[in-house]
Amino acid sequence: MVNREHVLDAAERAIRREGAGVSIDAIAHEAGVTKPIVYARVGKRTDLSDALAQRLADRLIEAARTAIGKRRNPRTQLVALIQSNLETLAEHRELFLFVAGGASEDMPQRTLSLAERSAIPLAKQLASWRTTAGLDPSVAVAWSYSIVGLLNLVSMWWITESDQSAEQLAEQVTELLWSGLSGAPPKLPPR
Amino acid sequence: MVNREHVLDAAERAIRREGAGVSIDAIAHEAGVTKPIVYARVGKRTDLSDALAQRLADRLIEAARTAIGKRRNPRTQLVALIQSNLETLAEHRELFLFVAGGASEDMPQRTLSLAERSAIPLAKQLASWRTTAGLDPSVAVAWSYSIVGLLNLVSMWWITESDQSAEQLAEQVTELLWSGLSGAPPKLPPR
DNA sequence: CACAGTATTTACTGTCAGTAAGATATGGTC
DNA sequence: GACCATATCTTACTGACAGTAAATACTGTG
Repeated sequence: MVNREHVLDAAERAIRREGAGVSIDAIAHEAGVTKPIVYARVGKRTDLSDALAQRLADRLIEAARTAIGKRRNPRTQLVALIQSNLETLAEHRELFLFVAGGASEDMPQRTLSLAERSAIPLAKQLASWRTTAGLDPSVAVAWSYSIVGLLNLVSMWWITESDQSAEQLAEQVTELLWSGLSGAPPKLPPR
Repeated sequence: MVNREHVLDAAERAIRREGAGVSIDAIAHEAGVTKPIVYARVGKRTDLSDALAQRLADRLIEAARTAIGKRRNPRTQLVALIQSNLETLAEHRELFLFVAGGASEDMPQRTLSLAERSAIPLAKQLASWRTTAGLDPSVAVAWSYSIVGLLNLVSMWWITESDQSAEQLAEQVTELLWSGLSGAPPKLPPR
């Protein structure tokens, strides 16, 4: 039986093999069916992208949960979160590019699709932590999109252009997210 | 005379009118020429995207310079930088989507194209500030991509889904970038 | 005016997303 | 087992578009 999950699995394999520009025909072939079956199961290309974005977001969250799991120091937990994000996206490089890259039409839904599937759960956590800490939780959504956007671009850059280790990069990014810029400039001169 | 700049101007108008999915034919028509002229002047779609990414990055940098210009307090300067980024990208919404969205092939070059044209100049500044402050400048590149990624996604989200004011959002994001997360969680529980 | 060289357009190719219409299988009914 | 109804799959098509090659108009020069 060729159900929706089967097609999505095949799509992931096809993307891994042929890259983000893979055709629907290639995905159908990988699934052992023909194109209209793919359309019947998952809809058009943007729907496929959404479904795979959800899968990727789930993996990111699961990886983060596992990585954080044992740690107790909050800053160390942040390092682990960032590093797991880097490594998970590197592992699913082509899938990441597929869901992030989408077509020029139906932007910005493509870019936001993956982002909000990570950002919305993160926002819930952040809001809850801040409430517990007696802090204003209203920044949670903005901060979540901030963190997700940061992680997405840093990961993209690291995957393709940087050669430093995930550990070192995670430590650097943690330093920014944990302590902020306030320590850095004596005075920000005009650029 | 129909030179390269003329074609790029026309491309911007066509993108503003028809959105990020605009065809090369439409751009050629807007420029008052035919398609092969566009190809002769600017190359293929990815080259066009690169050229327009450079223009957009230049505008972002210029707007930031102007916004920062008068301020003297570093934190206030950061608020101004973020707000000018939000407003500039909102003003050039479709152009932003065009250069950010690219095709699924030649990813991740498309996403990185706009980003690095903003991040590389920013990294130079950051490195110089930190050196002046007696701090380690080696984080500059990673921090620049971090900040640019953060701004890109927050802007995308704000443009399409958020209804709060640019001022308020800029203040929230500044709080994160300036002071970091360290104040927030009493202890990060496992997610 | 003829001609060489260049700029420009027309017209084509190949690819691909998405779909409609036709073919084939499935299963129930007498 | 013959027949029909319904669901499922495939073939074959349409339309749009990126990119290019071949044909055409235009320019100055002897």
